Amino acid sequence: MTTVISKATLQRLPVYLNCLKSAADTGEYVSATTLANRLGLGEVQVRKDLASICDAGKPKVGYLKKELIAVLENYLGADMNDAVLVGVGHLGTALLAYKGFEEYGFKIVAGFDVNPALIGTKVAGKQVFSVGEMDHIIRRLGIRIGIITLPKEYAQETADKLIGAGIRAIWNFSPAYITVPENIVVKNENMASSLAVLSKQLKEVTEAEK
Amino acid sequence: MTTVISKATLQRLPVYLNCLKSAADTGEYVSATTLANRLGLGEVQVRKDLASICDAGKPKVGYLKKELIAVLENYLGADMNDAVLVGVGHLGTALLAYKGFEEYGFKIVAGFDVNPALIGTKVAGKQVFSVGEMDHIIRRLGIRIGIITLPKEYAQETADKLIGAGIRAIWNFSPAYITVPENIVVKNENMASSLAVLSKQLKEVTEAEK
DNA sequence: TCGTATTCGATAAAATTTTATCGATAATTT
DNA sequence: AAATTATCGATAAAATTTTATCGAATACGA
Repeated sequence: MTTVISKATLQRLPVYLNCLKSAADTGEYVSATTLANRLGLGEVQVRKDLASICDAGKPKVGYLKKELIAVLENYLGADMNDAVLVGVGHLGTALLAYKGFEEYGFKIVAGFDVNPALIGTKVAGKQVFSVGEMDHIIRRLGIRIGIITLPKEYAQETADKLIGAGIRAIWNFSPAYITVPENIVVKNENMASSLAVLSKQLKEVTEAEK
Repeated sequence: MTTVISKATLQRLPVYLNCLKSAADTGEYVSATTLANRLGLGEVQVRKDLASICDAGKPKVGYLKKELIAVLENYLGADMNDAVLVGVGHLGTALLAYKGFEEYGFKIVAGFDVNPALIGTKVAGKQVFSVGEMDHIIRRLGIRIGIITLPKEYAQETADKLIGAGIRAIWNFSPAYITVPENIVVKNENMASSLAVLSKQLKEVTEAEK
């Protein structure tokens, strides 16, 4: 089954995979109903999402868990990409150490920083290089994804350097809005947006109780 | 203007605020067109979003920047909330130190950890307490939001403790899916989902070039 | 073996979100 | 002063996403 996969669905696929992998249940099969309950989603939605990447559901029992995991891994891993990270501060270190990525076919291969105390060391098993080496290392390895975990003052200039070195997609954790050429993909990670939603939901729930 | 504000709009409001605050432009007014271009959004969308919380746009020039910022701050800050964070590792530290939150009326007031080396110290100016003190501190301060930045093994038990202490909303950065009573709000922050979207976009752009 | 319960997949309906269009208005230019 | 231009706000259309419904298929228990 190879339908067009919507953005909303795409965001949920890693969630399904994670849920399947981390669930301690022993059954050979797993149903959309089960997944839906576990994740707090609609069962039809789950079924529809899964239908977009596989077609192995069996009535009454659901999906063969092993196969479903394989299909999800294959789909998500198909976009296997290596990335570099700039800014080995706390957030940068947290990301370098984050184990979840590799499960989804994603790997941060190196970090860059200006701090001499960090350069040459390994953080979470990943080598940290000087920012001055960024260009040639990215070129040599053919990396296409760059992660920015720097204070916002440095975000734009770093983005420019990354793009100059051949980076095609930037995952920006700084609150700066960076300007890039048309053909470069940027995803801004805005903590405050997430929080606004949480806060709003809390308010709604609280008010509903009155 | 007090329309119903959609979830999608709500997520963009902090983005507008951030953009307004960080932009180095000097003008007294700012137009939806300008914001849209800067953020890569549709101008009608921006206008519609803004219309849901204010009604001060002037033709030809746009919105009074100062007023727009005030309105946004007021709206977002209206849900002012204090939070505690459990798990003062790298990610936890990064969040404790993140300055962006306070701009949106949000404040992490304390951290909790089990590491004796951390307990009693301050991280980014925030006191770190023992997890054993969690219950009474949360109760005493009447905190309603808890942030979990722990390995997934501890996520569920921590969530239970937080809820027991009176927490009503949980922002979960661990990849575990936690089960909570109906009236508790949970927001799972899934890095892999963000990444999947970025990766997919990159793929699309790359393919479009062929 | 047969009936029942559960789940799937597909289709259709509803809801939400984004995008387009257009008249009105205020600043700017001629 | 009049024409032009940029922008707003509102309404309507289009697109997307979610939710509901229903027949078909399969396992399980009587």
